Amino acid sequence: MAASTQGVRTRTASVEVTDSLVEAALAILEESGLASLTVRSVASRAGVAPMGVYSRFGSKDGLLEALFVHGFIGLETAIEPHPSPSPMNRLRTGCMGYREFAINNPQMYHLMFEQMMLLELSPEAQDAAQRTFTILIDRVQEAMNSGDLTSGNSVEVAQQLWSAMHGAVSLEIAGVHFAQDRQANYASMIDALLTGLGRKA
Amino acid sequence: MAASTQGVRTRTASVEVTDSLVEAALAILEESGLASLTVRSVASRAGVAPMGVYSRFGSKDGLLEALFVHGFIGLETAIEPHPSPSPMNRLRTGCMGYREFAINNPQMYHLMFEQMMLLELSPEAQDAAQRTFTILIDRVQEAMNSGDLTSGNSVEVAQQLWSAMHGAVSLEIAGVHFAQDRQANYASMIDALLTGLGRKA
DNA sequence: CTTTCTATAGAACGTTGTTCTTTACCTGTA
DNA sequence: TACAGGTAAAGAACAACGTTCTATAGAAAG
Repeated sequence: MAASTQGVRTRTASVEVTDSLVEAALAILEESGLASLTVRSVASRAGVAPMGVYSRFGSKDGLLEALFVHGFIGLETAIEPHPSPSPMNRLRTGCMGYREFAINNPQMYHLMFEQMMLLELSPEAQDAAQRTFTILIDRVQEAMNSGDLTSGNSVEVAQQLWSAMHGAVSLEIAGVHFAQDRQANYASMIDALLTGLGRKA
Repeated sequence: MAASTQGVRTRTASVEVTDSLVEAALAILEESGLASLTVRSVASRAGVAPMGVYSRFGSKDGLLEALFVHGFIGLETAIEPHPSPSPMNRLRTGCMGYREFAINNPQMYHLMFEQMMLLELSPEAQDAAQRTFTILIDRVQEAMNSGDLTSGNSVEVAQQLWSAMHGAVSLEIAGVHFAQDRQANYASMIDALLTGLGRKA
């Protein structure tokens, strides 16, 4: 019946508007920073009234949460790039990918962890973040299983790695960096930490 | 004569108002968080008009910068607590003090590094932050000089330590922690990093 | 074609950072 | 002691923000 066809059309159009709002927000975030990301600016860029943000996301925080999820999907992709025969190499490559994502998307990275601090996130958003951390835990566990890394509590080791990565890129994004070659110094930190954690390979 | 007395009184009172504004801001930050720290709320708590913030600090950012400096003075104190015969032990104790400060002053810690990211700070404020980092560099250099730590670039090593500390406490403050004993896991991370960096003692 | 409902555009409200205007007080001088 | 001059503060006012309300246009169903 017509209802279903047009119902789908309406729903599709609605989804398109939702997507265009997210895209507009991403563009503004990238180009002008979080301070310029206002409900009015996003709605205007997407070609709708400010009310559109509220009908689809509930609030500005809802829109930010959508960006948060978008960001963590990107981070998830960044930390598991190339399959590798060596679990330790795969872990190390993932750590380097983490930095690359943050340096290439500094505003997004900042927003992701800012939201984590300030908002209480929906279960869906928490899942997105959790999934990323789980990948890191899995990489650590694989390295332990293969003997590349001394066996131990993979969650705690992953937390330590994440802490070091997050701190390094946060300071670098904030402009607080004193090493000449920042990527090399990041790699040195990761290597030192992995060595101290019992790297064998 | 009355003029000089009152002249002094006026100037003293002015400093007192400045201090009371900072104190009011610190109290609001601690009790209600950064979102509640508005020009009006601070001025009201200090018993002056909002204009007082602008005549003394130029802008809200100026007030935040005063808090920033206040915070770094506290952090500076926290990372150099006890003299110790062993340079490595002193370095390690300083790292633990860093976490304690952050955990005890989470809102302040967040504000300090948030400002670093968003504002361009005055030379005075940059000095306050630089001084703190310099202490860490000195501790690393001492450990290298004494042979407790393999000699190398103390600035780069200090940057790596700072990255790890900052990331760990940032995630912990944000509520992203999966280890059972968070302080112990923090210590494990520091120890692993120091070992990987070439600890000998 | 008519009716009903949904969702949108645009005005409006409260709060924010900031600025402006007026007023009151302190300072220095006959 | 009385008066002119300058400084700083109080409170209103402004622009922009997040959010809400209201009226209307356009699609869906009979």
